[in-house]
Amino acid sequence: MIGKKVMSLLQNATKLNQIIQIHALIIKTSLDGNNFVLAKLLRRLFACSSANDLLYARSVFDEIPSPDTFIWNTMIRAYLNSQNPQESMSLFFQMRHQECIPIDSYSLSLVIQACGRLKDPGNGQKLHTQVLKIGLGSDLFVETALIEMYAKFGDIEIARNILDEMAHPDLVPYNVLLAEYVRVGEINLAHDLFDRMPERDLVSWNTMIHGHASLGDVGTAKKLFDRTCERDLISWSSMIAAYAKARQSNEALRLFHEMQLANVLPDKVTMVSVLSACGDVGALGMGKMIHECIERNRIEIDLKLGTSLVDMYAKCGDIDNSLRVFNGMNNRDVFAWSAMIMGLANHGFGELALDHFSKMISEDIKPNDVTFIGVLSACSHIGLVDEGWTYFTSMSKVYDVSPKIEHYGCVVDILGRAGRLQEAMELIKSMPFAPDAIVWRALLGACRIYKNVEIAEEATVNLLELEPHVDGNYVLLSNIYSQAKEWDKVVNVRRMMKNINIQKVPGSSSIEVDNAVHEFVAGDQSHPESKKILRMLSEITARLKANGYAPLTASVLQDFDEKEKENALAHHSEKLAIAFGLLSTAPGSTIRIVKNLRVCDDCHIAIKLISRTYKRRIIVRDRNRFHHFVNGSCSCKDYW
DNA sequence: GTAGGGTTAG
Repeated sequence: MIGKKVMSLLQNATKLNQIIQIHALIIKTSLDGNNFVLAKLLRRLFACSSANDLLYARSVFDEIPSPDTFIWNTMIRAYLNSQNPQESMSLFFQMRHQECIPIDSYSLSLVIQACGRLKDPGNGQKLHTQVLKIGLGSDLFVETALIEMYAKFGDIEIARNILDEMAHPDLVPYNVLLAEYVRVGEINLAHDLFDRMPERDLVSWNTMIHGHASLGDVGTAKKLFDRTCERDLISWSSMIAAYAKARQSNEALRLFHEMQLANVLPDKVTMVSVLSACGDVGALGMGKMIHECIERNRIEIDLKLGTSLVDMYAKCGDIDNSLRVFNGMNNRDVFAWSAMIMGLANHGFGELALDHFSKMISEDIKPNDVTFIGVLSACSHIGLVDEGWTYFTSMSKVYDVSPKIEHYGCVVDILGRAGRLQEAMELIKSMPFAPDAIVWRALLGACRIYKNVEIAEEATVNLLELEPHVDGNYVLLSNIYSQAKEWDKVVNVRRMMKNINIQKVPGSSSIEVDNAVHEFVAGDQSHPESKKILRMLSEITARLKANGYAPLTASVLQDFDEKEKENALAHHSEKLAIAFGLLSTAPGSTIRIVKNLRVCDDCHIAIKLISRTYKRRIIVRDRNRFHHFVNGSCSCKDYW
């Protein structure tokens, strides 16, 4: 009677604390010898709880006086599902030591899976032999587990043979092998198998979508996605993740919208990809909406979701919320720390970024190469040369992380920004990597700050050899010449660009107002409120001029007269976006702009003045970093 | 028992 009541209570329990109460009731009513009830309790526990609560389940398990095979298997599977195959295996061996508990084929299939995930061929082969000896060689679950195990060992041929020789395979072993082909990047073998499967279910289709996406082939992934007659949460999530990973972020967001129209509810895995797309395009409003949705639905913020929130807020210019989410996370791994350090560095909060690095080390989290990119960027953005060197040399000496070209790039940037151009050049020549365009451009950028034409020319020769068709490289060089008033050389650069037919990447700036993103390119008149915006812009220019602003016409590359140059500067995309922002947001509120290229010198000067004249905090994300313009000055201290 | 998610130089 009581047993029945407890079973029904368990059936309806959805929260961990409910289950804990029911557990107390079980003990009180002496039902704790009833393995049937206890197995139900454990299963509900796993269904309702997160991996962190596995400890509680384990304590329940440890208290069970005489657990049967079913209960052992339930516990072994729980560890397997929570990415702890080591504990699964060790429980299996404990179970085997107790002779009164029979091991069934399911126990074996679980431990075989654990061997695969642990890459333990020693035990794996022993188990395979044992399975054959006791005549379980043609058990469906065992064979499926063997396929997964051998594939994980890298013996995918053996896995394939097992599948081929199975008498009555269902879809699962096919899907397992399919996923393994995808995991090792064998998309052609996956396709062969997919084509000759007796039938395909959603798992098969979703695996193929992910398979193409993971190789960067979003086109084929989308074709498969469009061909599926039925789509579930995982199909949508896979496709959204594919776009997010390929940095086709607007497409990812569009598909997310479509998913909602199709009435498919997103889960935390979907949210991670959507947040990463938001971060990429700087869609703060959308990102915030997702965050609210997570809180409203009490979705657990795990490491990956937490990291993507931290990253999204930082990339959308809202470093306060980024820090808030980071501080609220209950544990943080190297990804979470690196995202936070990187975010702080990009916002120019170098000291805080380095504090976070120290804290990470004191919490025994081992930094990786990405962490050091954040640390070195932090040093470079605030001009810490000696500290930068110390971190750089500590990478391999103290933390066993070997520097990559990215790290040398950061150090070149650190030296260059500090004006130590000759040392930067020497480092480029002595580093154990062939210098890439990014390294040379970093040096060239430093030459622009320090007006060093000589080193600029040497950097340019190398840069143009690697990237002859990137307009930004010529723009940088031309700016250096015009600063040095070497006008004939400016003309020469212009001629070079004309001769080899440079493709110009148009500068564009976007601003989000009321959850809608408005994008502007230079001279843009396509916005519905274009007339108002242009009127606002001339008012802004007039007010700035009254405050001493003189347009930097020398940095205009086109062959215009003075008036035309001034006009071109005045209609740069960031100025249009800011004019629109001033018109359409509340007085005193922060204006956030996302630009695809770097801000030009003239715009940087103008935005500083706008922040003072119009009493607005203006946060601009450019290609490299954030600029916080407040009351006439910029957080980058004109050091960018 | 099988499928989807996070940090990366300028």
